[in-house]
Amino acid sequence: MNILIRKLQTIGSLTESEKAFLLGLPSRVIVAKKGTVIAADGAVASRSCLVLEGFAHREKLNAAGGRQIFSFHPAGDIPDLQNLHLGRMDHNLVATSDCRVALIDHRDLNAVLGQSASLTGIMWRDCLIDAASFRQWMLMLGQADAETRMAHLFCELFVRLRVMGLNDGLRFNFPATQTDIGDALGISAVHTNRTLQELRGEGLIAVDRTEVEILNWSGLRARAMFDGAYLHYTDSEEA
Amino acid sequence: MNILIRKLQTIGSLTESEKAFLLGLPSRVIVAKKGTVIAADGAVASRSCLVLEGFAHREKLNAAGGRQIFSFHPAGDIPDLQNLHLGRMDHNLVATSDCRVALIDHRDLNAVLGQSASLTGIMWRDCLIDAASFRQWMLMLGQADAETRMAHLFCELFVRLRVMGLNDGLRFNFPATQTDIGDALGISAVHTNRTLQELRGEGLIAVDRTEVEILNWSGLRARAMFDGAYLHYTDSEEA
DNA sequence: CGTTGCTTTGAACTAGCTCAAGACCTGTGG
DNA sequence: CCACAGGTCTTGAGCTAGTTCAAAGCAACG
Repeated sequence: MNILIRKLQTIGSLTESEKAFLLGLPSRVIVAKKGTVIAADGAVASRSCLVLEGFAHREKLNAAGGRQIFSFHPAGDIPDLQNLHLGRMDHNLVATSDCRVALIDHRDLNAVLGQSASLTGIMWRDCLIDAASFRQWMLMLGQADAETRMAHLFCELFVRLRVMGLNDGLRFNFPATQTDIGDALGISAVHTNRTLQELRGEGLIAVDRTEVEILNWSGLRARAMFDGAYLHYTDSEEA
Repeated sequence: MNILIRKLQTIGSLTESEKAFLLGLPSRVIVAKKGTVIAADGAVASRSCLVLEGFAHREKLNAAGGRQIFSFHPAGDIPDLQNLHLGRMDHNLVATSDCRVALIDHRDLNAVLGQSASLTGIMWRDCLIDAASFRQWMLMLGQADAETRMAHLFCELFVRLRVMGLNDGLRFNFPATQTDIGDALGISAVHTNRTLQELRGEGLIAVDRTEVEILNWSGLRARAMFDGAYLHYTDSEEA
């Protein structure tokens, strides 16, 4: 649960007793192979998943066969925390890479939240930041061209990984395929490939399989028109 | 506050004492002229707005001058409820038409929520449904063509208004301009006009200024591939 | 060392854009 | 009661970002 504590401390402050509550949260760790649906659209959910290792993503399929990826989730995220008050999935939670996940029962989580209104507020805040990211992404999907969107995705990933200490300088691991990236950006896999080449050609990023390296951070930010205020970190320097 | 009670009862159940708490919530009513920014991007917010009459919408502008509308809010909605735990706006809340709005201080709201964990859960749930709508909208923006998106927008509006009793049979008032609709759908105003004509031509809807009439509900649903499960109404028949 | 999944390239096509102009409302002041 | 102004809607026409289809290259893995 240390990774969860680290995550929550990026968006709020925890007292020692709140940390102790979280450390005492019962959970069961499972391993999900790449591509596994961890929580399926339509399923009733009585627990939520804390990502411990690897990446998960959330996606929804439409009747016409299209797939939209909403968000990518590294260690520390609880991508389906919303189930605590929705109870039924309205999209899929999928393992982007092989990953380790801790399952937390809502009964146990509610017991902990009942002990601290402040902790409840931080968890609620986490859900609200999730929604804020969706809004930012809607802005990109609706108003920005493919290259801007892609640059923005890499900016957001980098900032979120860095605040959690999951980066390696300007490098980080991102196990999504180009098809995945395209489905997040709302563009075809072919165009994803060409757009990636543009960013490479401008010397902004380098990608080698699942390793991403940012070659020109300020250039990438400018290309993406990235402003991380929507991530609502307590320490606004982070964005 | 009766309209708020009506709204919350569509997504959860309230006890008599919870209703009494809500009825006792202090608030100040203001009138906002069409186009007024009720809460501005970047502003620190210590209160939230309950729409009483008319429509509001949330939007964000990007550096390139693009505007994305995220959602439209009829009476009963608290479009900026997220400020309760975010504290700073990351987008604009704007009056779509002239409207009446009740301002609720977070101090007062927190005092009420402190009295009932169940009411807290329902408010939290409201924020989560907001996020679920964003996800559905991302799916549309990323994967559906203009006509499908527009049909979906009208389906969602109709269902949300109907559950609140704000419809008039298959007719309802929707005061957005075609430019507004275009900025919600992520298409140009010109294409909005042509797409609207397609829906009219297929006999699905009729629009006269701000009055919308659904001429063929099942046809419109089918055209939009609409499934309202993401709205998470307690009474799943509503969607 | 072949299979499988992922990436890259070419080329024809199309949904939606931009620009530009005209039509149509509705409120306002003379 | 008219005229004008400003916002909104509608239409035409050329253009472009991104699509689809199809095939080839490449890397990892059993």
